[in-house]
Amino acid sequence: MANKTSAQEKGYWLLKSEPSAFSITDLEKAAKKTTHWDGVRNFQARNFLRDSIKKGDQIFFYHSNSEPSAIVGIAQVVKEGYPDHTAFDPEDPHFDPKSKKDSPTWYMVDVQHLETFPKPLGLEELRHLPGLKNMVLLQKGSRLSVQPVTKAEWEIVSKKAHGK
DNA sequence: GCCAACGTTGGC
DNA sequence: GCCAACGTTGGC
Repeated sequence: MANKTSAQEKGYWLLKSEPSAFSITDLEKAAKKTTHWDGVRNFQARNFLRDSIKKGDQIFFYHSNSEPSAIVGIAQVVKEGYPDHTAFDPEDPHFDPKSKKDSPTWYMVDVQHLETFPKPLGLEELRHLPGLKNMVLLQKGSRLSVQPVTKAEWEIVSKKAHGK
């Protein structure tokens, strides 16, 4: 996807995780505050991970199935798309026998924690912010776990997170 | 290639 | 825990 026209132009994304599986606190406590974002098993999300997400891009960390479900902080991409090895491991819950090492189906990126918001921005609050009507996260039935965020959306959300 | 059945996601 | 929305699978 050509949403970037130059190497300088930073991309913005939103990644979902259930905090009971992996929370932003887990990311903060991880070695180098970094993790590989494994387990994505959806083709549209895979395409973003493999083709579009670049080193230095910024990430909203979103807690789904949470109380409340909310954007809880910011991370950055430190390694671009590479094969998700958990798909090769029969012991792994995300094992996929159709993904081969010489032509992997599934990809992941590495992300590093930058900031946890003092106060999470819940879904309800986001819905009431002007300018976010078209945000992928807020569309009805939207389940995509890796989503593009526009620069305008990024700025509205991060300003709100910092009390502006 | 259609579409019913099934499995998953995720808000509520 | 419920269930609507969505994605995938497989019979035909």
